[in-house]
Amino acid sequence: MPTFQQLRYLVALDDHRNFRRAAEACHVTQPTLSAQLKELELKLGTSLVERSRAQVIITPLGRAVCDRARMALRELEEIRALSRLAQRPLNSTIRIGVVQTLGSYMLPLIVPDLHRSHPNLQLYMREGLPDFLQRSLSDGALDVLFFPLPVRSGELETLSIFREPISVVMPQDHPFAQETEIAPEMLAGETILALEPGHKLYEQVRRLCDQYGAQLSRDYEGTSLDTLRQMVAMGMGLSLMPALYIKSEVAHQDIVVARPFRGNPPARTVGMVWRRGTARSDEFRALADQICRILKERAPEITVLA
Amino acid sequence: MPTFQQLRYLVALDDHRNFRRAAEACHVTQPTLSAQLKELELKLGTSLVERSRAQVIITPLGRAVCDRARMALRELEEIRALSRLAQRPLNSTIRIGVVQTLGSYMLPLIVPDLHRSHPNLQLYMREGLPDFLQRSLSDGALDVLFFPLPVRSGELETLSIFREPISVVMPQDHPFAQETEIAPEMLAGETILALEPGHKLYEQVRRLCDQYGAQLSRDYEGTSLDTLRQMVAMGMGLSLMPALYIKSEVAHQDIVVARPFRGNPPARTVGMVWRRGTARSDEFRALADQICRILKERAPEITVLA
DNA sequence: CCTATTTGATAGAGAACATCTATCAAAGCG
DNA sequence: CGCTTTGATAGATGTTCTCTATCAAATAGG
Repeated sequence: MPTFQQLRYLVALDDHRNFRRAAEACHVTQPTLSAQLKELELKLGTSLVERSRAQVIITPLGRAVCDRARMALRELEEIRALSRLAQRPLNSTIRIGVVQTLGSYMLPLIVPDLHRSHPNLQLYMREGLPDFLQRSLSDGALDVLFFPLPVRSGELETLSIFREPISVVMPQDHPFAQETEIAPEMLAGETILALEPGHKLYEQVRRLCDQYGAQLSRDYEGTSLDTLRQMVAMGMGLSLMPALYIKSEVAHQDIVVARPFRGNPPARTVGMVWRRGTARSDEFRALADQICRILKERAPEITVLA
Repeated sequence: MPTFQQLRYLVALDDHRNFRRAAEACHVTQPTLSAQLKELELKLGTSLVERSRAQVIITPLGRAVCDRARMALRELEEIRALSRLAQRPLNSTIRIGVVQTLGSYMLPLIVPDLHRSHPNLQLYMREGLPDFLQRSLSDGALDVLFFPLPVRSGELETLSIFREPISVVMPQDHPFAQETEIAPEMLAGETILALEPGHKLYEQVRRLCDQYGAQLSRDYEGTSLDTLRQMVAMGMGLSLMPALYIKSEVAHQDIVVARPFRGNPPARTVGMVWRRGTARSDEFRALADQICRILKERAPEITVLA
């Protein structure tokens, strides 16, 4: 197996046509280059360079080898450049998974600023249901999740990012729409529409319904917050939705209205999750830091936690 | 500087997702692969692989590095394959220079057979005047010349291939055309057309004219044997031409006729020339051997010398 | 629930290898 | 005829690659 070094020497010799100058260019002594080139020829079993005191001549095979050596060395340079870039945090690729109830409403808030402040940061993003995301994280298809907490798993590490209040969403013509705030006990007996099971938000809404004595609709379950909103607009019931969704453009079509809870509103905690022991946890913390900074500015509706 | 070996290990690990199996595939022990991968990560200053007892996860940067490593390794494989091929003689490229008075008339005789018997042999061919060819050989642009001998140069090695008789060429209606052989003394006083100076054949024809008392035309000099033939056909004089040209298809248009000399005809010796001390002289000798074999069969007009 | 197996990491020794300094012989230059 | 430049060679040295032996943690199977 030839070494990279030996290929470098061959290429340098091709460039300089002179052992001494080639050696110099490689920052080694001439005997070193001579010996290694000889070794290379020995290993390849053919001669690549014709030496004479007058001049250095590359054989046709030497040419072919040299051309390919240049290619290989270029790849190697690429590798080194990539690595050098990736050494400073937030300068390479991070594969992010995000739950559907968050993806389209949180990411647009942070991505533009993030891209501006870290142009080399490549964010690969994937939406999905919690189970799928957690599996993807564990088997290495994703690096980080944005995920409703808590997540209990010994092999995952979590960091809380923000608390997102949950409000009541209703048709425009609903009597509650006259109120500025909704007291929890007002929901007793109301029909509440929720996402299908599998979403974390489904669990949370179910618990809230139990607590407030509201009726969780089993017949109609939304596959996304948007379909849920349509159903609310049709008068099929009320719903409980997180602040960032309500804030989002999508929700601003005034076919429904949102009202906050009175007093201490229910909320969900959203955090970042990664594999415990990953070499990049520092980088992920830095990302969290950036995101908190951005959210503090862009989303007063939520309580940033860091 | 990462080593090829380390890249191989990374790629193997990407393939097998398991240190032991990857090590096995590389024919080393698992600690070796572990250590080298660690070393690679250290040298690149970043982590490429996330190890856990459960599974091996390639980081995004690891992916990128791995992809490029594959490319680099492919180049290396190419290099090894090329070299392996080139180990057996007459299996790679030979850059041949040939004088104009020989190129189009000798090469077509040998190339087809040579290509059939050595399909991997690549012959790069270049025609030119002797001076140019000799310079090209010396500075390594060519590997071998087919060249009229003798060539005297301490740094070149020559091998005689064949002797090529020289005959008299005349218009169809010339009185000599009635003879089957031409006696040298018949040429006394005749006008002989020759190539321009610079060709070896020019020198030889000039010497023959001196010897036979013939008149070497100075006004009209051919730039090639073919233009010379046209001039002969026009009745501007006779000419002296080598056997392989006369044999060639080009000359078979019957606008001129050729007659051999009586007795011991003049001839030129054609040989192969290469740089003394080249690593490939064995290969060139093998080529000469092949060529002699072919010429013996295809060209009874000449005397093959080996 | 416990044992056997499998996982990757670690330590230490030996072999292989790359590199250096010092020197040579041959060729070219003034 | 010296002086410089060329690449090759020899021997010493320090690095590095690889091995064997072993560990600790996790998983699989009874």
